[in-house]
Amino acid sequence: MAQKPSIPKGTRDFSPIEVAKRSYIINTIKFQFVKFGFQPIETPSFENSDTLMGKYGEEGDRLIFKILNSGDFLAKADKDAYKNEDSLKLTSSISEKALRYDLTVPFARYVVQHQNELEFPFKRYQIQPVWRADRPQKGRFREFFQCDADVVGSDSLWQEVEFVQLYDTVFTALQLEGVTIKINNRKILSGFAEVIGEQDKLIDFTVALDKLDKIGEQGVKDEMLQKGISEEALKKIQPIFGMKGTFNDKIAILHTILETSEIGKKGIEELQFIQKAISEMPLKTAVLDLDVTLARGLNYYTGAIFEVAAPNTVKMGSIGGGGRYDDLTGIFGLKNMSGVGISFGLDRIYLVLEELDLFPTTVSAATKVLVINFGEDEAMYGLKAVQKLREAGIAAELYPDAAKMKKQMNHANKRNIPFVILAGAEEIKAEVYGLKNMVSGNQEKLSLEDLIDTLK
RNA sequence: GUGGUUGUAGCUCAGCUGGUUAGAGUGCCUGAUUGUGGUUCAGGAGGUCGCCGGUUCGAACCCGGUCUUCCACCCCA
Repeated sequence: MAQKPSIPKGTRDFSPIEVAKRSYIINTIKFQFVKFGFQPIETPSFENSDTLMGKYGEEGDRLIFKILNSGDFLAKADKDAYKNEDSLKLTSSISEKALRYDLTVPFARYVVQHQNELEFPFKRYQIQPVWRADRPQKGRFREFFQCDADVVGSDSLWQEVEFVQLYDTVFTALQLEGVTIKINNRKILSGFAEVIGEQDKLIDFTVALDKLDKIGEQGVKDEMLQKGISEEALKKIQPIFGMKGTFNDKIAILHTILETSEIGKKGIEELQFIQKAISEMPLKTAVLDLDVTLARGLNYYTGAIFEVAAPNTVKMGSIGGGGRYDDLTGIFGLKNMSGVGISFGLDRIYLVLEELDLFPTTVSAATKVLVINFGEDEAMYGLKAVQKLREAGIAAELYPDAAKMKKQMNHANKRNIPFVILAGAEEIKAEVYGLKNMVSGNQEKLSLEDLIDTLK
């Protein structure tokens, strides 16, 4: 081989142990999704470009992987666009399909397409890979898994309450303690824009505000001024920058800022509803925190906005996010269908669990017992035991070659197989099996029945 | 998409201001030990120095391009 083969930037291979650990996370999440009443669906890895394009903002469009048309795609290409070096226009003429960018938009498409078959409110979960043509960084890949749970067809704030509980339940089950579930509400942000009279600059305003913990108060103000927001406006919302204390303390501050804004007051009400419910049913390990600077997914969120931060001992971007979108299916022609959902970032949760050493040791164990191969007769005798063990639900295997004992024992060690069976002429004659515990080194001779009982 | 950074044995990394045959640890193979592994000891295999080109008498080292890694921005799980 002249050149070592490789995989594309931002993608990864997964070894057996990595797959085992990922499965552990997925199974934990899936188990809780089911307990909360969500049903699984799957959608294609690629969609028609029209379904995805324009749904994630300009930045999002850039990050969508486009699939080149098959066949003689140049024949149908937009010649003018090519001549004018108009990449955007050319792309739409040579690419009709694109890889899934998230699970929410395909879900909206699914709901609209299957609306007559669905029973509402419809609660679905979906665990599948998504692709983004982003530049990779730590915890940021071009192919990664999202684990989404969404409800459509209900305006009820009890859904938001349940999603907070779902986050708490999953991270508790993963033994990842101390995550912060940050919550905000789009109506609060709209209220801010309203009281300063800059409704049309809502996006610029919130994008700048979102950077508070990163660039600081002055940095945020500089960026707002640069976007054309007045000094006077900044004075009105000054209390935002000093927001500290408990959830209720922050609510009190919001009341003073937003007293003239109807939509802002509606946002406060919604936050209080969720807070009250959670205070009556306390979370197990997570903390619910009001963060008015949180401004994600503004292209479609209309109510609650969620983001989950890993324990602050770990340097990692958000490990989950979500929110309420009153009209997501509207873009596909189905009006008045409110949805709310959350997402778990599998790949980032993996990195966090790895860093905090939180994977259970049982995750790595696969085969429980290896039969040492001493030759043809012994292998036959051993394989008979293997068959019985497997019937009893115990993962067992026979070393295929009559290799040196040292090599076979080493093989068991390297694969973390906790037991080996040693059965030679002597054991065959006595109709027993020598079972050796590879950790303690203890060894005993057992009948087939006792062997199965011991390994069960 | 913008700016920076990284790449040497399977893995983790040394390698002087460019100088002859590129090293260590670990892992791997063999033996001490032909039915008892993890320890120890001895021996051995393994590298077009990411790739392509340039400068030079001479390049792992300097220059350009490209791929990759990680980081900051943008954005985001």
